Amino acid sequence: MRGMNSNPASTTTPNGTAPAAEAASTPSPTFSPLYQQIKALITQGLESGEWKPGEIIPSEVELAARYKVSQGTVRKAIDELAAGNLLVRRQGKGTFVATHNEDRVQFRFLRLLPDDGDVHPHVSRLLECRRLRAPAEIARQLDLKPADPVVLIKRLLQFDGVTTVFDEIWLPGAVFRGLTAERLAEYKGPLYAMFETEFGTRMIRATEKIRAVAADETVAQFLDVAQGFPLLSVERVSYTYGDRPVEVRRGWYVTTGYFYQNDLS
Amino acid sequence: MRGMNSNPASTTTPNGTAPAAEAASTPSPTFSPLYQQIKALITQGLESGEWKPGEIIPSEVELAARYKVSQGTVRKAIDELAAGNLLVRRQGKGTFVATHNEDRVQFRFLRLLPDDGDVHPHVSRLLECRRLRAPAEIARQLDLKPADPVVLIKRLLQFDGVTTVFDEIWLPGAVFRGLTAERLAEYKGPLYAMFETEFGTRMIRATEKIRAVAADETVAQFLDVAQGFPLLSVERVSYTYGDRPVEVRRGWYVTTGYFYQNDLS
DNA sequence: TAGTGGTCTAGACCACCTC
DNA sequence: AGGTGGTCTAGACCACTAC
Repeated sequence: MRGMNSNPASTTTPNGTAPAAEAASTPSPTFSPLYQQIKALITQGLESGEWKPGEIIPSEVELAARYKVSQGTVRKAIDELAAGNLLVRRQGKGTFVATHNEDRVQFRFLRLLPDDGDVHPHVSRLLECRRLRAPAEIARQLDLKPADPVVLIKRLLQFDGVTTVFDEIWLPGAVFRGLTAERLAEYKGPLYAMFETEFGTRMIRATEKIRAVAADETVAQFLDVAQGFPLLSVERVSYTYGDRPVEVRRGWYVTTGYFYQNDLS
Repeated sequence: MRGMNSNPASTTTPNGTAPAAEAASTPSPTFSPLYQQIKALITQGLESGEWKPGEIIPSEVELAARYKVSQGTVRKAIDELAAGNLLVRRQGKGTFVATHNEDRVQFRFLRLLPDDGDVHPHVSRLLECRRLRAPAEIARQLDLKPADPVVLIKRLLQFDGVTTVFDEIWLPGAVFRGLTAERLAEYKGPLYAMFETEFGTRMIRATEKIRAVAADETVAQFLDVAQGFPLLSVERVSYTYGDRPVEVRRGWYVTTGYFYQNDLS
């Protein structure tokens, strides 16, 4: 697995038996470091379900042997995947596939905090869950064809008994086959945990567009505020492996007593 | 520089002449990796002004020699500093101290983007710059004593000719000695670039609390919107080396045609 | 051609966890 | 005791930039 780019068979390495990735590597001027290729191979294993969320992956030495590279190289690959929150390292134990389940830091995707730093667990109340044909804008954002089937979920979040968030969640129907109000109601825990365990779709990253808007009539009712009340509008697109968009979420947040926390660095 | 923690003088290393950091290291059960200590030493150099923003720092081999460690160790230290946006690596050239000046990505701290992705440079209009005694809340956030001197700047930002942001910026008076309306008016470029070059204070990271609020009378006037209009309220605290807070900024954003962009990962 | 950061290796040892 | 990730080293070579 050495010298895959632009050099004539290196001199001292007892090389041989190239792994599967060899086919994908080009001896062209485009240069891709070995650890990047290993990173891609490991990502394949994650995406294909070879290693599922919460499970342990093979040890560094084991992977090094499998891919015929040094431990340092798979280490660098894992480092980057861990930095991207795809893997979690635990010294003395092993490396694990990240999960939205036991991850006690679920506030990675819900950044609404109370003015006093106390941690109040929130309660979800399902309003609606139905299937329909994707509106043009949603189809565009989910990379679907217009009128492709989608699932629309509407719900409220209550913090400490106070209704604080109204969410409209759009999902591609093809991926979330069999998602019904009943199954949503049954499930305990965060939505993303359910998506991951029940539908094999793991949210990796998301982008949000945040605005201040006036509450319209329907949202005002749900959130129990006056029409025209200032709300935080959060429009999120979430992505899974391969940067494929798999969720559009439009949220309206009441930010009295709560704020959206962001860190710049 | 080897075996600084919990091990009896290693066997093969031709060691000697410990660097300054040795004093700070404890042979106690608390373990601190070598590269973390190197990282601290380099950070000292940045903080003390030995290497100024935009300048190049010594090469990896040079630093390795200076600190009596291997290149790999200083490499890991620099890696983390680069990840934290304190340093910038340029292959073939060297490693440079990050700066708010030439950094074409100044949108690291101003995340307001137009609905159409076009890039419109913004114009700043200074409203006021005066010195006063810190209100209790500001003093607390800036880690000052109440009534310590502070500088208060008020300004507007115009995007494409449209007034979009009203900012109140609070700075510790002791650090920003000699900051006047005149000097602010003269200076071209971002505020943080000025703070860095004129006052030797570099903003490293910041935290923001974001809310939707109704425009009060004075803000409404400045932003040319109706009283009660929904505005994005952004309360930022910025930190410099050593996580010392050096700025409190309260911004009101008009988010019609613009949005606050955030990435979750 | 020389210098810089970037990659890759092989091996030693340490800290942490489990059995 | 044995496994895992974490640190550190020394050395080779590659890619990029300058002169």
